[in-house]
Amino acid sequence: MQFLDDILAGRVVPGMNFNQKVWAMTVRIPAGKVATYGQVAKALGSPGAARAVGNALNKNPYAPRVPCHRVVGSTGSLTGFAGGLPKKQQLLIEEGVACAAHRVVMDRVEWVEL
DNA sequence: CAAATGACATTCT
DNA sequence: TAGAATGCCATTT
Repeated sequence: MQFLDDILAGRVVPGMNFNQKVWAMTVRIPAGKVATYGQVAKALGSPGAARAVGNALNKNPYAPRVPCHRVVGSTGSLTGFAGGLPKKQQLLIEEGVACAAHRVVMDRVEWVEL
């Protein structure tokens, strides 16, 4: 609860729990772009923890302030979403992400600079 | 402290 | 190309 500002600011600070770091990184995903669970995990220094990232986003208590809908599977598949996959796809389209039937066009991940 | 769980990723059929 | 089988990590029981 004390890292709230950092999280919403997209600031990953040592001392935060894994999930909090995940949320912080998620905030740094520019609108119109998407990142894979694996990319987020790697950015946090834990390559292979993609699955754990999914768990964190699933429990994301700061939605929609934390754009968890910008995180997709490695193939660009719209894997899971608390509010329902259709909702997730809709949000992405709103932001201008090219979607094609439960699949988004993968693009190089560009973390927002602080 | 061991076992189970899940919004993943990779590889093999 | 689609579906099943394994491996992985952090969190929750």
